[in-house]
Amino acid sequence: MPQQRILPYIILGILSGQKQMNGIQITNVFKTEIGEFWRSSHSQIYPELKRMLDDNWVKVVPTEENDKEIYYQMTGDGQNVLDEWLVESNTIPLPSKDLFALKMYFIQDKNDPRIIQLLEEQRELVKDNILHLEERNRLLFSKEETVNSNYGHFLILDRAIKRQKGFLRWLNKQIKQYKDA
Amino acid sequence: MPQQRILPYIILGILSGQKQMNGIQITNVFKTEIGEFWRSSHSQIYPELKRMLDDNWVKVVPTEENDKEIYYQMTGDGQNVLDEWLVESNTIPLPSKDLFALKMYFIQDKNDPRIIQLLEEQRELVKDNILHLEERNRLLFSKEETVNSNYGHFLILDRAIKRQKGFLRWLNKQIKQYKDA
DNA sequence: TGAATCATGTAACCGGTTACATGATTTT
DNA sequence: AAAATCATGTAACCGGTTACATGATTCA
Repeated sequence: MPQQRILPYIILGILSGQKQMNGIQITNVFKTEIGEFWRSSHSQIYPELKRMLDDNWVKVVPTEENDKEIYYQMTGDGQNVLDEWLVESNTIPLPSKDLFALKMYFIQDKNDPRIIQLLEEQRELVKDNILHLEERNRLLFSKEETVNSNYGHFLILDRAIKRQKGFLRWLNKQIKQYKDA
Repeated sequence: MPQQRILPYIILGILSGQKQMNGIQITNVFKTEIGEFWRSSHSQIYPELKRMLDDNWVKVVPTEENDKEIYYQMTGDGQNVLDEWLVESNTIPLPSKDLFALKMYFIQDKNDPRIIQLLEEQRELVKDNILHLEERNRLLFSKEETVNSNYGHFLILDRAIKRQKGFLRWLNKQIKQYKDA
């Protein structure tokens, strides 16, 4: 069997809450908000919206003859599909394309200088990423009410920050150990 | 430009250290050792080996007319390509297909019971994964000398375990907070 | 008015998975 | 001898990216 398609569920998630959006707006959500967790581009989204329209997961909402722009809204069917998906069981995700781990794997010798090189490069990347994530957190969740009305988003951003901070601590420890030897 | 192909480098990494292996053996490395970090199947690996042969990254080593089985070995060119790749700069990896994060993102309301459901399900998955990783660690790195001669592998396995333990602590904290409220 | 951006769409291509196929060797 | 596994390979398909294309609107 082919592997589970995720994109339509994400689009439903984006549309949830009575929102009506056109293709570009949905695309932009991937560029900003949701881009931290998933990627997609307009050339994938437009055909997907057509398919969802056929399946009656979304409907086109008429606008005052603006033409050209097509606004979509989730249907009742779509809401049901989304609700079912949200409570489906998950599995541990497949490994992500992590070149740091992969390269490290191939360096056998403990004294190979490329180990410390990889560790230090990764440290810079992770530091930058932490700054980025904390900036997002400040931007989005400074106010308590935003936290409470976007709690899932808040939680996973919090998790992402803690994860990278844990990674940074680990990197620092390994680097220190290396320097001391 | 098309995105960077990684598979040939991984195959070089697997062949590094004078090893000579056939397609099945390389495929099996993906099923066991390296499967924690990358996936590939034989239908991808055989054509890739052909291409690498054309590029002179690997060569066929003659066996005593066993026929059928084709053993490959890395060439000097291949070693150079691998060495260059290992010191190339990385970037933060694209988001992995993490359904936990994704679903969580779409649950807005702090009091939605699906939040605690997601957290608790994920806790079970992470617990199982930690057991699996620790078993791997015991199996592979009980002896000090194995650690020193596969240090990169040891490091990333260690990191994977610490990462999941951090995740588990975070999940427990969120769940507790939820139950207390 | 020309340039930039908006909004939608299609085409080409690529990496990767699943399924199909086929002789050779090993096991029962 | 039949069944299972080994070893290699091809075909079909699919999700996703990049590039191409095109009218409409907005901006300089």
